[in-house]
Amino acid sequence: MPKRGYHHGNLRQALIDAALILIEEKGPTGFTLSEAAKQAGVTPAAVYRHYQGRIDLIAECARQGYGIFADLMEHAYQSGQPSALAAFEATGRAYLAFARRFPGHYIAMFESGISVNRTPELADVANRANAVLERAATDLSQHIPKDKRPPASMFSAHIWAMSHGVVELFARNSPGRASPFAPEDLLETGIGIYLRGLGLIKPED
Amino acid sequence: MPKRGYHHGNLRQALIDAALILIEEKGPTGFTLSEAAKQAGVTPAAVYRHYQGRIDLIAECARQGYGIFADLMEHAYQSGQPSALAAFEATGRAYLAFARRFPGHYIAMFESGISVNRTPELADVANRANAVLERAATDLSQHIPKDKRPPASMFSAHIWAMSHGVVELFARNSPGRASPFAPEDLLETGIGIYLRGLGLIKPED
DNA sequence: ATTGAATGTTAAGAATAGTAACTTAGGATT
DNA sequence: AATCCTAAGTTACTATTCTTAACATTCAAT
Repeated sequence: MPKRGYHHGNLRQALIDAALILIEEKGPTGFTLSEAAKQAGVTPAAVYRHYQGRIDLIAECARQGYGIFADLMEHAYQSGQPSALAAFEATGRAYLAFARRFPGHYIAMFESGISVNRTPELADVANRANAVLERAATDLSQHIPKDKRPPASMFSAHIWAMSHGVVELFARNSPGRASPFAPEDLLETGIGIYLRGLGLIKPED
Repeated sequence: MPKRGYHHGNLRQALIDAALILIEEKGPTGFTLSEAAKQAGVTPAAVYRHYQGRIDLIAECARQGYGIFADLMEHAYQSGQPSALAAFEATGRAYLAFARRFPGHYIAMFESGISVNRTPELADVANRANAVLERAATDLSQHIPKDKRPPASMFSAHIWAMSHGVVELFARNSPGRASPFAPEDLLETGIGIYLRGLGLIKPED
Protein backbone atom coordinates (compact mmCIF):
# COMPACT_ATOMS: atom_id res chain seq x y z
CA MET A 1 0.00 0.00 0.00
CA PRO A 2 1.93 2.97 -1.29
CA LYS A 3 2.05 5.94 1.02
CA ARG A 4 -0.17 8.56 -0.36
CA GLY A 5 1.01 12.13 -0.90
CA TYR A 6 -0.75 14.93 -2.60
CA HIS A 7 -1.41 12.80 -5.61
CA HIS A 8 -3.19 9.57 -5.19
CA GLY A 9 -1.49 7.70 -7.96
CA ASN A 10 -4.39 5.60 -9.08
CA LEU A 11 -7.49 7.45 -8.06
CA ARG A 12 -9.44 6.55 -11.13
CA GLN A 13 -9.44 2.88 -10.30
CA ALA A 14 -9.61 3.42 -6.55
CA LEU A 15 -12.91 5.22 -7.03
CA ILE A 16 -14.26 2.32 -9.04
CA ASP A 17 -13.24 -0.12 -6.34
CA ALA A 18 -14.87 2.00 -3.68
CA ALA A 19 -18.02 2.40 -5.73
CA LEU A 20 -18.27 -1.34 -6.34
CA ILE A 21 -18.19 -2.08 -2.64
CA LEU A 22 -20.72 0.63 -1.90
CA ILE A 23 -23.01 -0.53 -4.69
CA GLU A 24 -22.88 -4.04 -3.35
CA GLU A 25 -23.65 -2.87 0.17
CA LYS A 26 -26.23 -0.23 -0.41
CA GLY A 27 -27.43 -0.55 -3.97
CA PRO A 28 -26.83 1.75 -6.91
CA THR A 29 -29.18 4.20 -5.27
CA GLY A 30 -27.82 4.10 -1.84
CA PHE A 31 -24.38 5.48 -2.21
CA THR A 32 -23.22 8.99 -2.77
CA LEU A 33 -20.33 10.30 -4.72
CA SER A 34 -19.00 11.83 -1.53
CA GLU A 35 -18.89 8.48 0.17
CA ALA A 36 -16.95 6.95 -2.68
CA ALA A 37 -14.51 9.84 -2.51
CA LYS A 38 -14.06 9.43 1.21
CA GLN A 39 -13.45 5.72 0.80
CA ALA A 40 -10.70 6.53 -1.64
CA GLY A 41 -9.30 9.06 0.79
CA VAL A 42 -9.96 12.08 -1.36
CA THR A 43 -12.27 15.08 -1.42
CA PRO A 44 -15.52 14.85 -3.37
CA ALA A 45 -14.41 17.44 -5.88
CA ALA A 46 -11.44 15.33 -6.91
CA VAL A 47 -13.79 12.80 -8.41
CA TYR A 48 -14.70 15.25 -11.13
CA ARG A 49 -11.15 15.14 -12.48
CA HIS A 50 -11.86 11.59 -13.60
CA TYR A 51 -15.59 11.25 -14.02
CA GLN A 52 -18.37 13.52 -15.05
CA GLY A 53 -20.36 12.63 -11.95
CA ARG A 54 -21.93 9.86 -10.00
CA ILE A 55 -23.68 8.24 -12.93
CA ASP A 56 -20.59 8.28 -15.04
CA LEU A 57 -18.79 6.50 -12.24
CA ILE A 58 -21.42 3.78 -12.15
CA ALA A 59 -21.27 3.50 -15.92
CA GLU A 60 -17.56 2.82 -15.72
CA CYS A 61 -18.24 0.10 -13.16
CA ALA A 62 -20.65 -1.41 -15.64
CA ARG A 63 -18.15 -1.14 -18.46
CA GLN A 64 -15.47 -2.96 -16.54
CA GLY A 65 -18.08 -5.49 -15.46
CA TYR A 66 -19.09 -6.26 -19.02
CA GLY A 67 -15.44 -6.77 -19.84
CA ILE A 68 -14.94 -9.31 -17.08
CA PHE A 69 -18.28 -10.89 -17.89
CA ALA A 70 -17.45 -11.34 -21.55
CA ASP A 71 -14.07 -12.80 -20.67
CA LEU A 72 -15.58 -15.30 -18.26
CA MET A 73 -18.27 -16.34 -20.70
CA GLU A 74 -15.71 -16.68 -23.44
CA HIS A 75 -13.48 -18.79 -21.26
CA ALA A 76 -16.36 -20.99 -20.19
CA TYR A 77 -17.41 -21.46 -23.79
CA GLN A 78 -13.91 -22.53 -24.76
CA SER A 79 -13.64 -24.86 -21.82
CA GLY A 80 -16.60 -26.88 -23.02
CA GLN A 81 -15.35 -27.34 -26.53
CA PRO A 82 -15.58 -29.32 -28.69
CA SER A 83 -18.94 -30.41 -27.28
CA ALA A 84 -21.58 -27.85 -28.17
CA LEU A 85 -23.70 -28.98 -25.26
CA ALA A 86 -20.89 -28.82 -22.72
CA ALA A 87 -19.86 -25.41 -24.00
CA PHE A 88 -23.39 -24.17 -23.73
CA GLU A 89 -23.91 -25.42 -20.23
CA ALA A 90 -20.60 -24.05 -19.05
CA THR A 91 -21.60 -20.68 -20.45
CA GLY A 92 -24.83 -20.75 -18.52
CA ARG A 93 -23.05 -21.62 -15.32
CA ALA A 94 -20.59 -18.82 -15.95
CA TYR A 95 -23.46 -16.36 -15.99
CA LEU A 96 -24.51 -17.23 -12.49
CA ALA A 97 -20.94 -17.52 -11.26
CA PHE A 98 -20.24 -14.03 -12.47
CA ALA A 99 -23.27 -12.64 -10.69
CA ARG A 100 -22.16 -14.32 -7.50
CA ARG A 101 -18.57 -13.35 -7.66
CA PHE A 102 -18.91 -9.79 -8.89
CA PRO A 103 -22.11 -8.54 -7.35
CA GLY A 104 -21.13 -4.90 -7.55
CA HIS A 105 -20.39 -5.18 -11.24
CA TYR A 106 -23.55 -7.14 -11.85
CA ILE A 107 -25.72 -4.59 -10.14
CA ALA A 108 -24.06 -1.75 -12.01
CA MET A 109 -24.67 -3.58 -15.28
CA PHE A 110 -28.20 -4.77 -14.82
CA GLU A 111 -29.84 -3.00 -11.94
CA SER A 112 -28.55 0.52 -12.02
CA GLY A 113 -30.67 1.81 -14.87
CA ILE A 114 -27.59 2.65 -16.92
CA SER A 115 -28.38 2.35 -20.60
CA VAL A 116 -26.03 0.14 -22.46
CA ASN A 117 -26.14 2.65 -25.26
CA ARG A 118 -24.81 5.39 -23.08
CA THR A 119 -21.53 5.29 -24.95
CA PRO A 120 -20.49 3.30 -28.01
CA GLU A 121 -17.72 1.76 -25.97
CA LEU A 122 -20.18 0.41 -23.43
CA ALA A 123 -22.41 -0.94 -26.17
CA ASP A 124 -19.46 -2.71 -27.77
CA VAL A 125 -18.37 -4.58 -24.72
CA ALA A 126 -21.95 -5.50 -23.86
CA ASN A 127 -22.42 -6.88 -27.35
CA ARG A 128 -19.29 -8.92 -26.97
CA ALA A 129 -20.76 -10.68 -23.95
CA ASN A 130 -24.03 -11.21 -25.73
CA ALA A 131 -22.23 -12.61 -28.74
CA VAL A 132 -20.65 -15.41 -26.74
CA LEU A 133 -23.98 -16.67 -25.52
CA GLU A 134 -25.46 -16.36 -28.95
CA ARG A 135 -22.60 -18.30 -30.47
CA ALA A 136 -23.03 -21.07 -27.93
CA ALA A 137 -26.70 -21.16 -28.79
CA THR A 138 -25.99 -21.20 -32.50
CA ASP A 139 -23.58 -24.11 -32.17
CA LEU A 140 -26.07 -26.09 -30.18
CA SER A 141 -28.85 -25.24 -32.62
CA GLN A 142 -27.06 -27.17 -35.30
CA HIS A 143 -28.26 -30.34 -33.64
CA ILE A 144 -31.87 -29.41 -34.19
CA PRO A 145 -33.52 -30.19 -37.52
CA LYS A 146 -33.47 -27.00 -39.51
CA ASP A 147 -37.21 -26.66 -39.88
CA LYS A 148 -37.96 -27.00 -36.16
CA ARG A 149 -35.10 -24.82 -35.06
CA PRO A 150 -35.90 -21.50 -33.44
CA PRO A 151 -33.67 -18.60 -34.42
CA ALA A 152 -30.46 -18.70 -32.42
CA SER A 153 -31.04 -15.19 -31.18
CA MET A 154 -34.35 -16.27 -29.72
CA PHE A 155 -32.81 -19.34 -28.20
CA SER A 156 -30.13 -17.24 -26.58
CA ALA A 157 -32.65 -14.66 -25.43
CA HIS A 158 -34.60 -17.36 -23.63
CA ILE A 159 -31.54 -18.60 -21.84
CA TRP A 160 -30.42 -15.13 -20.96
CA ALA A 161 -33.85 -14.29 -19.61
CA MET A 162 -34.00 -17.36 -17.43
CA SER A 163 -30.48 -16.83 -16.16
CA HIS A 164 -31.13 -13.21 -15.41
CA GLY A 165 -34.44 -13.99 -13.77
CA VAL A 166 -32.88 -16.58 -11.50
CA VAL A 167 -30.16 -14.18 -10.49
CA GLU A 168 -32.50 -11.33 -9.81
CA LEU A 169 -35.18 -13.24 -8.01
CA PHE A 170 -33.32 -15.96 -6.20
CA ALA A 171 -29.60 -15.38 -6.16
CA ARG A 172 -29.55 -12.03 -4.55
CA ASN A 173 -30.27 -12.11 -0.86
CA SER A 174 -33.88 -11.15 -1.41
CA PRO A 175 -35.26 -12.06 1.93
CA GLY A 176 -38.75 -13.44 1.60
CA ARG A 177 -38.41 -14.39 -2.01
CA ALA A 178 -36.09 -17.18 -0.98
CA SER A 179 -36.89 -20.36 -2.79
CA PRO A 180 -36.09 -23.72 -1.25
CA PHE A 181 -33.67 -24.36 -4.10
CA ALA A 182 -30.15 -23.15 -4.70
CA PRO A 183 -29.97 -20.76 -7.64
CA GLU A 184 -27.46 -23.00 -9.33
CA ASP A 185 -29.84 -25.93 -9.17
CA LEU A 186 -32.73 -23.82 -10.29
CA LEU A 187 -30.87 -22.61 -13.34
CA GLU A 188 -29.44 -25.98 -14.22
CA THR A 189 -32.77 -27.76 -14.01
CA GLY A 190 -34.55 -24.95 -15.80
CA ILE A 191 -32.14 -24.95 -18.70
CA GLY A 192 -32.21 -28.73 -18.71
CA ILE A 193 -35.97 -28.82 -19.14
CA TYR A 194 -35.78 -26.15 -21.80
CA LEU A 195 -33.14 -28.05 -23.77
CA ARG A 196 -35.25 -31.17 -23.52
CA GLY A 197 -38.09 -29.18 -24.99
CA LEU A 198 -35.88 -28.46 -27.96
CA GLY A 199 -34.98 -32.12 -28.28
CA LEU A 200 -31.37 -31.40 -27.48
CA ILE A 201 -31.10 -33.79 -24.60
CA LYS A 202 -32.83 -37.07 -24.14
CA PRO A 203 -35.98 -37.48 -22.06
CA GLU A 204 -34.26 -39.75 -19.55
CA ASP A 205 -31.60 -37.08 -19.16
CA MET B 1 -60.94 17.79 -9.51
CA PRO B 2 -61.75 19.36 -6.20
CA LYS B 3 -60.30 22.79 -5.62
CA ARG B 4 -57.62 22.49 -3.13
CA GLY B 5 -57.55 24.56 0.03
CA TYR B 6 -55.31 24.24 2.99
CA HIS B 7 -55.96 20.56 3.18
CA HIS B 8 -55.37 18.41 0.18
CA GLY B 9 -58.07 15.87 0.81
CA ASN B 10 -56.31 12.82 -0.52
CA LEU B 11 -52.65 13.53 -0.26
CA ARG B 12 -51.68 10.04 0.71
CA GLN B 13 -52.80 8.60 -2.59
CA ALA B 14 -51.82 11.66 -4.59
CA LEU B 15 -48.24 11.15 -3.48
CA ILE B 16 -48.34 7.56 -4.61
CA ASP B 17 -49.65 8.58 -7.99
CA ALA B 18 -46.96 11.21 -8.35
CA ALA B 19 -44.27 8.79 -7.26
CA LEU B 20 -45.42 6.15 -9.74
CA ILE B 21 -45.11 8.55 -12.62
CA LEU B 22 -41.72 9.75 -11.48
CA ILE B 23 -40.47 6.21 -10.94
CA GLU B 24 -41.56 5.30 -14.42
CA GLU B 25 -39.86 8.32 -15.90
CA LYS B 26 -36.66 8.48 -13.94
CA GLY B 27 -36.29 5.23 -12.12
CA PRO B 28 -36.53 4.51 -8.43
CA THR B 29 -33.24 6.30 -7.99
CA GLY B 30 -33.95 9.29 -10.06
CA PHE B 31 -36.71 11.00 -8.22
CA THR B 32 -36.67 12.96 -5.04
CA LEU B 33 -39.25 13.20 -2.33
CA SER B 34 -39.41 16.92 -2.97
CA GLU B 35 -40.35 16.35 -6.58
CA ALA B 36 -43.16 14.04 -5.60
CA ALA B 37 -44.39 16.61 -3.12
CA LYS B 38 -44.28 19.34 -5.74
CA GLN B 39 -46.21 17.17 -8.17
CA ALA B 40 -48.89 16.74 -5.56
CA GLY B 41 -48.90 20.48 -4.95
CA VAL B 42 -47.63 20.32 -1.43
CA THR B 43 -44.48 21.12 0.49
CA PRO B 44 -41.90 18.40 1.06
CA ALA B 45 -42.46 18.34 4.80
CA ALA B 46 -46.10 17.42 4.32
CA VAL B 47 -45.04 14.06 2.99
CA TYR B 48 -43.84 13.06 6.41
CA ARG B 49 -47.37 13.24 7.76
CA HIS B 50 -48.14 10.18 5.68
CA TYR B 51 -44.89 8.35 5.08
CA GLN B 52 -41.71 7.91 6.98
CA GLY B 53 -39.68 9.05 4.02
CA ARG B 54 -38.85 8.42 0.42
CA ILE B 55 -38.25 4.70 0.81
CA ASP B 56 -41.45 4.20 2.68
CA LEU B 57 -43.27 5.92 -0.15
CA ILE B 58 -41.75 3.55 -2.69
CA ALA B 59 -42.63 0.62 -0.47
CA GLU B 60 -46.25 1.66 -0.51
CA CYS B 61 -46.13 1.83 -4.31
CA ALA B 62 -44.82 -1.72 -4.26
CA ARG B 63 -47.52 -2.84 -1.85
CA GLN B 64 -50.29 -1.50 -4.04
CA GLY B 65 -48.56 -3.01 -7.03
CA TYR B 66 -48.49 -6.46 -5.51
CA GLY B 67 -52.17 -6.13 -4.79
CA ILE B 68 -53.03 -5.31 -8.39
CA PHE B 69 -50.61 -7.94 -9.59
CA ALA B 70 -52.14 -10.67 -7.46
CA ASP B 71 -55.63 -9.69 -8.59
CA LEU B 72 -54.66 -9.80 -12.25
CA MET B 73 -52.94 -13.12 -11.91
CA GLU B 74 -55.88 -14.51 -10.01
CA HIS B 75 -58.29 -13.31 -12.64
CA ALA B 76 -56.18 -14.74 -15.45
CA TYR B 77 -55.96 -18.05 -13.69
CA GLN B 78 -59.72 -18.20 -13.30
CA SER B 79 -60.27 -17.21 -16.91
CA GLY B 80 -58.39 -20.25 -18.15
CA GLN B 81 -60.30 -22.74 -16.06
CA PRO B 82 -61.09 -25.55 -16.22
CA SER B 83 -58.12 -26.26 -18.47
CA ALA B 84 -54.96 -26.38 -16.40
CA LEU B 85 -52.88 -25.54 -19.43
CA ALA B 86 -55.02 -22.59 -20.47
CA ALA B 87 -55.04 -21.27 -16.93
CA PHE B 88 -51.31 -21.57 -16.72
CA GLU B 89 -50.66 -19.82 -19.97
CA ALA B 90 -53.07 -17.04 -19.15
CA THR B 91 -51.25 -16.53 -15.89
CA GLY B 92 -47.95 -16.21 -17.69
CA ARG B 93 -49.37 -13.67 -20.08
CA ALA B 94 -50.81 -11.73 -17.18
CA TYR B 95 -47.34 -11.36 -15.76
CA LEU B 96 -46.08 -9.56 -18.81
CA ALA B 97 -49.28 -7.61 -19.23
CA PHE B 98 -48.97 -6.30 -15.72
CA ALA B 99 -45.40 -5.20 -16.30
CA ARG B 100 -46.47 -3.36 -19.41
CA ARG B 101 -49.50 -1.72 -17.99
CA PHE B 102 -48.18 -0.76 -14.58
CA PRO B 103 -44.53 0.01 -15.16
CA GLY B 104 -44.22 2.25 -12.12
CA HIS B 105 -45.61 -0.42 -9.84
CA TYR B 106 -43.47 -3.06 -11.45
CA ILE B 107 -40.30 -1.08 -10.96
CA ALA B 108 -41.19 -0.32 -7.36
CA MET B 109 -41.79 -4.02 -6.77
CA PHE B 110 -38.84 -5.56 -8.53
CA GLU B 111 -36.23 -2.96 -9.28
CA SER B 112 -36.24 -0.61 -6.37
CA GLY B 113 -34.31 -2.75 -3.92
CA ILE B 114 -37.21 -2.77 -1.50
CA SER B 115 -37.20 -5.97 0.49
CA VAL B 116 -40.46 -7.82 0.39
CA ASN B 117 -39.97 -8.57 4.07
CA ARG B 118 -39.91 -4.94 4.96
CA THR B 119 -43.29 -5.26 6.58
CA PRO B 120 -45.44 -8.34 7.22
CA GLU B 121 -48.17 -6.71 5.19
CA LEU B 122 -45.93 -6.41 2.16
CA ALA B 123 -44.79 -9.98 2.53
CA ASP B 124 -48.38 -11.18 2.69
CA VAL B 125 -49.54 -9.56 -0.48
CA ALA B 126 -46.38 -10.68 -2.31
CA ASN B 127 -47.00 -14.22 -1.21
CA ARG B 128 -50.52 -14.04 -2.48
CA ALA B 129 -49.24 -13.26 -5.97
CA ASN B 130 -46.70 -16.00 -5.75
CA ALA B 131 -49.33 -18.45 -4.61
CA VAL B 132 -51.39 -17.98 -7.76
CA LEU B 133 -48.52 -18.88 -10.02
CA GLU B 134 -47.61 -21.80 -7.83
CA ARG B 135 -51.15 -23.07 -7.86
CA ALA B 136 -51.28 -22.86 -11.64
CA ALA B 137 -48.04 -24.81 -11.76
CA THR B 138 -49.32 -27.39 -9.32
CA ASP B 139 -52.47 -27.96 -11.35
CA LEU B 140 -50.50 -28.42 -14.48
CA SER B 141 -48.03 -30.71 -12.75
CA GLN B 142 -50.79 -33.24 -12.22
CA HIS B 143 -50.45 -34.16 -15.87
CA ILE B 144 -46.88 -35.30 -15.39
CA PRO B 145 -46.14 -38.78 -14.11
CA LYS B 146 -45.45 -38.47 -10.42
CA ASP B 147 -41.91 -39.83 -10.55
CA LYS B 148 -40.74 -37.46 -13.29
CA ARG B 149 -42.46 -34.45 -11.87
CA PRO B 150 -40.34 -31.60 -10.55
CA PRO B 151 -41.60 -29.96 -7.37
CA ALA B 152 -44.28 -27.42 -8.19
CA SER B 153 -42.38 -24.70 -6.41
CA MET B 154 -39.43 -25.32 -8.71
CA PHE B 155 -41.65 -25.38 -11.74
CA SER B 156 -43.17 -22.07 -10.76
CA ALA B 157 -39.77 -20.59 -9.94
CA HIS B 158 -38.58 -21.42 -13.45
CA ILE B 159 -41.54 -19.74 -15.02
CA TRP B 160 -41.27 -16.75 -12.79
CA ALA B 161 -37.59 -16.41 -13.56
CA MET B 162 -38.12 -16.55 -17.30
CA SER B 163 -40.99 -14.11 -17.14
CA HIS B 164 -39.06 -11.71 -15.00
CA GLY B 165 -35.99 -12.03 -17.16
CA VAL B 166 -37.94 -11.26 -20.30
CA VAL B 167 -39.48 -8.22 -18.69
CA GLU B 168 -36.23 -6.89 -17.35
CA LEU B 169 -34.11 -7.50 -20.37
CA PHE B 170 -36.45 -7.03 -23.27
CA ALA B 171 -39.70 -5.43 -22.26
CA ARG B 172 -38.34 -2.30 -20.73
CA ASN B 173 -37.09 0.20 -23.24
CA SER B 174 -33.53 -0.90 -22.69
CA PRO B 175 -31.98 0.59 -25.76
CA GLY B 176 -29.28 -1.62 -27.16
CA ARG B 177 -30.51 -4.74 -25.51
CA ALA B 178 -33.44 -4.77 -27.87
CA SER B 179 -34.06 -8.16 -29.31
CA PRO B 180 -35.69 -8.62 -32.70
CA PHE B 181 -38.63 -10.30 -30.99
CA ALA B 182 -41.56 -8.90 -29.12
CA PRO B 183 -41.39 -9.71 -25.43
CA GLU B 184 -44.77 -11.41 -25.64
CA ASP B 185 -43.50 -13.74 -28.34
CA LEU B 186 -40.31 -14.36 -26.49
CA LEU B 187 -42.14 -15.36 -23.36
CA GLU B 188 -44.72 -17.46 -25.12
CA THR B 189 -42.20 -19.41 -27.12
CA GLY B 190 -39.90 -19.76 -24.15
CA ILE B 191 -42.59 -21.15 -21.92
CA GLY B 192 -43.81 -23.32 -24.77
CA ILE B 193 -40.43 -24.95 -25.18
CA TYR B 194 -40.13 -25.39 -21.44
CA LEU B 195 -43.53 -27.08 -21.20
CA ARG B 196 -42.60 -29.34 -24.04
CA GLY B 197 -39.50 -30.29 -22.07
CA LEU B 198 -41.80 -31.38 -19.28
CA GLY B 199 -43.91 -33.36 -21.70
CA LEU B 200 -46.90 -31.17 -21.08
CA ILE B 201 -47.48 -30.24 -24.67
CA LYS B 202 -46.91 -32.32 -27.70
CA PRO B 203 -43.76 -32.07 -29.84
CA GLU B 204 -45.70 -30.91 -32.89
CA ASP B 205 -47.12 -28.12 -30.75
C1' DA C 1 -68.60 28.17 20.42
C1' DT C 2 -64.71 25.29 21.90
C1' DT C 3 -61.52 22.05 21.64
C1' DG C 4 -58.56 18.25 19.80
C1' DA C 5 -56.71 15.77 16.16
C1' DA C 6 -55.28 15.67 11.60
C1' DT C 7 -52.97 17.90 8.15
C1' DG C 8 -50.61 21.60 6.34
C1' DT C 9 -46.69 25.36 6.36
C1' DT C 10 -42.35 27.76 7.57
C1' DA C 11 -37.87 27.55 9.31
C1' DA C 12 -33.63 25.51 10.11
C1' DG C 13 -29.89 21.81 10.30
C1' DA C 14 -26.89 18.73 7.91
C1' DA C 15 -25.48 16.30 3.67
C1' DT C 16 -24.85 16.11 -1.30
C1' DA C 17 -23.91 17.50 -6.05
C1' DG C 18 -21.58 20.24 -8.73
C1' DT C 19 -18.57 24.52 -10.11
C1' DA C 20 -14.71 27.74 -9.83
C1' DA C 21 -10.49 29.32 -8.34
C1' DC C 22 -6.33 28.11 -6.30
C1' DT C 23 -2.25 24.84 -5.14
C1' DT C 24 0.99 21.23 -5.64
C1' DA C 25 3.73 17.68 -7.89
C1' DG C 26 6.03 15.74 -11.74
C1' DG C 27 7.88 15.53 -16.34
C1' DA C 28 9.63 17.53 -20.58
C1' DT C 29 12.49 20.82 -22.56
C1' DT C 30 15.97 23.44 -22.54
C1' DA D 1 19.91 21.98 -12.84
C1' DA D 2 16.20 25.70 -13.70
C1' DT D 3 11.82 26.48 -15.92
C1' DC D 4 7.35 25.83 -17.37
C1' DC D 5 3.25 23.22 -18.57
C1' DT D 6 -0.12 20.15 -17.27
C1' DA D 7 -2.42 16.74 -14.49
C1' DA D 8 -4.42 16.05 -10.24
C1' DG D 9 -5.45 17.55 -6.01
C1' DT D 10 -7.61 21.16 -2.47
C1' DT D 11 -10.61 24.77 -0.54
C1' DA D 12 -14.54 27.55 -0.95
C1' DC D 13 -19.10 28.39 -2.46
C1' DT D 14 -24.07 27.76 -4.17
C1' DA D 15 -28.20 25.21 -4.91
C1' DT D 16 -30.86 21.26 -3.80
C1' DT D 17 -32.44 17.72 -0.89
C1' DC D 18 -33.71 15.31 3.36
C1' DT D 19 -35.44 15.61 7.73
C1' DT D 20 -37.00 17.48 12.13
C1' DA D 21 -39.25 20.95 15.07
C1' DA D 22 -42.29 24.53 15.85
C1' DC D 23 -46.23 26.84 14.34
C1' DA D 24 -50.85 27.39 11.67
C1' DT D 25 -55.24 25.94 9.80
C1' DT D 26 -59.18 23.18 9.09
C1' DC D 27 -62.71 19.82 10.33
C1' DA D 28 -65.64 17.29 13.33
C1' DA D 29 -67.42 16.24 17.62
C1' DT D 30 -68.88 17.80 21.59
